Amino acid sequence: MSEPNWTSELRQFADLSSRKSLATEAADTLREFILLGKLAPGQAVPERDLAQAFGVSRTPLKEALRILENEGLIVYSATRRPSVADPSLQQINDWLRVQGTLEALAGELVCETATDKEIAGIAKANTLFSRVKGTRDPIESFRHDMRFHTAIVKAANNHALAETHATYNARLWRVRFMSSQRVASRDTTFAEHELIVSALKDRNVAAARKALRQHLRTAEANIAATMTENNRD
Amino acid sequence: MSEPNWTSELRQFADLSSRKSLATEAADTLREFILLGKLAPGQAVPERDLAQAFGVSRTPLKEALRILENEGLIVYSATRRPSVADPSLQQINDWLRVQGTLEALAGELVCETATDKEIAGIAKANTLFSRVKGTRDPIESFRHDMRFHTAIVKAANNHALAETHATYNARLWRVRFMSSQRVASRDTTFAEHELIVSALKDRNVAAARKALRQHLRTAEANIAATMTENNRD
DNA sequence: ATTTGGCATTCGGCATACCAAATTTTTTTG
DNA sequence: CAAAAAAATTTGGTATGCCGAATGCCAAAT
Repeated sequence: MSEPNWTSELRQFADLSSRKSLATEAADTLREFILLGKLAPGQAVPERDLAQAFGVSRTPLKEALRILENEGLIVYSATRRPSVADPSLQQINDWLRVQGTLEALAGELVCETATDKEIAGIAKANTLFSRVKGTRDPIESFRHDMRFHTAIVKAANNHALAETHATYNARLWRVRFMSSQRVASRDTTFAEHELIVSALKDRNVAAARKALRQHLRTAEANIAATMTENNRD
Repeated sequence: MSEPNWTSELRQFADLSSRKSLATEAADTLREFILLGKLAPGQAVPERDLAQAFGVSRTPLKEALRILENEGLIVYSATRRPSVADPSLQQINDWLRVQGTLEALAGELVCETATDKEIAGIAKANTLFSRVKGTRDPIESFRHDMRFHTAIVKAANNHALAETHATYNARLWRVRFMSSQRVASRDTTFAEHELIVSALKDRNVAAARKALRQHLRTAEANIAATMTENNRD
């Protein structure tokens, strides 16, 4: 029953060195490849080929494909053949609508229950974003953008919400990243983030909803423009 | 490119008679068992035992467990041992909050884009519910209740939304079913459904949101009462 | 009586082999 | 030469065995 003081510290240390399974490792690597476009949308990804490429057997690799399937990055044909997802604009808008709603809920929960410290953390995430925006590695800049959104969801203190939001993030990562590289969008993004932050600081639910919704609309417009520029469907 | 008229019909037929994989069949059966409480929350479910019980090998059974894991019906311990989920009241409230938000979005989308026919279908689902409510098999009555909610989400015409909503439905099915058996709740449920229907018919987004939110609050209260009655955490 | 350490057993992760279905390639046929 | 048929090949689903890790049990120690 009694638990010595040092156990929690030890547990933390042990957590850091936790080994991942071959399946999750393969899933992580594959995800990276898909998001960075090293595997093209629509491309077939036979289990055997991938397994050989990773140097593992089909069993863990199949599991990796399953993981990426619920993230929406891998889709299965009617005859169960896996390929890299190639979502239509319609599909992406569906995803955006859901993600926007989830973030609106997060904003609401933050206003209701988050600590001032957590809200300060959100504000800081946007500061960090503004610092790297534009100048550096575009991927790093975009990662900071995403961190801002993730910080809001984390502060909402609803684990299921965070998980579901994460899967929508994964689906939308690639298209959002591509659209984030449109030069026009960077400063708008930062400004909209600031509006969100100030609404959260005021714990003004209505303002937060409105700001998050506006941010979603901007994202929709940017993505639609990016996709039509690249003459996709 | 040309596709004879009869192919779609044939495809439909093929779909109906399509054999499911052993994994999804096992998942379906297991889900039923869990939802009906034939497998108690918290109970360990070793792969080998289940595989033998189903008469299949561990490979498809492991897959079935994975399916139920993303539905939240199976959870894995830190050492990857699977057991039937036993969510806390806190956890359930988190889920309800997300599901409520998803349904609010569905209501909004229905107001914006659904056809009158689809809305009529929603209204009919509630009529069917009222017809069996109370008198018959409690499971059948509850199924009609769920169908009403599913009908709204379907009419929203956003596939991702429907999918995500379905997984939250699965997680919440058992606890919602148990709380639906509280006699007091049946008529309230029907009345609240009617409010939702009339808001949708008027395509009044604000009213729909309000009605769906109220319905969620009622559910929260009923579930909390049910769980404390059964002296759970 | 309680705790500790070793040991047998259980359990999940992974590799491999086989099969049936699906796909591609080749051959046949009109 | 084009369309259809058949053979060959690719591919995912499933069963099985092995291995290391986790668990439970019991005897020895405190």
